[in-house]
Amino acid sequence: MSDGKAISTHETRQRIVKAGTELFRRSGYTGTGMKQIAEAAGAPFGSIYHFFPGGKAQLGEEVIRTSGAVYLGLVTALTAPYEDRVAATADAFAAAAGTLAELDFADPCPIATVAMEVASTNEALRQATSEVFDSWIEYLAAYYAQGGVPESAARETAGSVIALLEGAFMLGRAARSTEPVRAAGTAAAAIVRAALAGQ
Amino acid sequence: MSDGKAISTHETRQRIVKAGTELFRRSGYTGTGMKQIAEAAGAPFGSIYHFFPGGKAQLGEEVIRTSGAVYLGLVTALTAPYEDRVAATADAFAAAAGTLAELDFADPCPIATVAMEVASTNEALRQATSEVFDSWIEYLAAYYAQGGVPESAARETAGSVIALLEGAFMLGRAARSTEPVRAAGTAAAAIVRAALAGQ
DNA sequence: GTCTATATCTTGATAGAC
DNA sequence: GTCTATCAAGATATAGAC
Repeated sequence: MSDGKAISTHETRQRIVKAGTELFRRSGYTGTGMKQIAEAAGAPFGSIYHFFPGGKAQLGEEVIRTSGAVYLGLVTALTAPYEDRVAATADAFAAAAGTLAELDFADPCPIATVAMEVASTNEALRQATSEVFDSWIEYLAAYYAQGGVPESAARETAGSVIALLEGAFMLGRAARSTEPVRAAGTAAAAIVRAALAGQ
Repeated sequence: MSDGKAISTHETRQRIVKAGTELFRRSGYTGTGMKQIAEAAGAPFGSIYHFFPGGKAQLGEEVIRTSGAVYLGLVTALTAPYEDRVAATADAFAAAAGTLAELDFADPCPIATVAMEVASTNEALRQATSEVFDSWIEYLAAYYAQGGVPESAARETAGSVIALLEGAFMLGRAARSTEPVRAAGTAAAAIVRAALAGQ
């Protein structure tokens, strides 16, 4: 994305990326096989290596960056309409709780499980997840700053809200309950409120 | 633990559990091989199946429950001395940031990566992680309640603080930075402060 | 109980026919 | 470009000598 390189829109290729995204968020990176991805995509096994000569690592990186951009769009669409940053944050968490249940407790965040797996084992993929997280934090920081949070505190506030959401997804998946995400919504509102008050 | 069943204190067995704990927190459950664990434990491969006839799943479950109990002890020791719950929370996050760096950004939480991997793929292990998270939340909830947080809000507050910590570990590992954890400390203090004020 | 060798399966990846 | 067959290496797990 960052270098503006054109990405093929070939339909088979797109199905492979989509299948990879869905499987990675449920079974993780090491827990998902290339054959499994090919089957889920309805594509012959060889096609994966035709479109991704770099193999699993290349596919993994593209899944991370693509779904990261999609997710940024979702967060933007969900929060942008609100003038009240506290209400926007609380409602976003409520929506996230709904998504968690709809996915039958697969991870609503498409890169979280992979991020944990690769953080200490694959430098290229670790960097990709880091850049995606950063893009979300930067958007939210600007959003909060525009809403009245002091510039110096905006990034810390945004990072904490993202962390709270990711952690709540983790607890909610483990417990197969939306309760941790709903509770986190209350806490997120408190974080934003405190930041707006300048502590 | 919960059923009081005696656990062997055989030294080889202990080394296997310890090696599994260290490898799982860096490479995850599916990303770690049994041979790798045996080698790291300095134990012959066959010993793993001698002590864990249930194979990888049995070892995984014991690692989760054992390290969960150890971690509960750490959290207790870290927070119990404080009268001021806000200060206790802030200092615990500061300590966690230090641990993250000391581990060279392996996960300070020994079960988080595994929890994400197994949530949708292994029901027995998912339940084990859920019970461990719950034990932490229950301790913290009682701790906050005793410090003046209304009973009705104590569990939500505790869950949110744990979620915030876990999410901050995730972002910190991805970025190879302690900054997300330090920022989360400020936010966690705000959450506890708001709960003490009854919102 | 310790340790080695091996069975069986699955993985990521490649070669080559069509 | 599509698809199949196959590779070498890894996995989990087992058998059995000592």
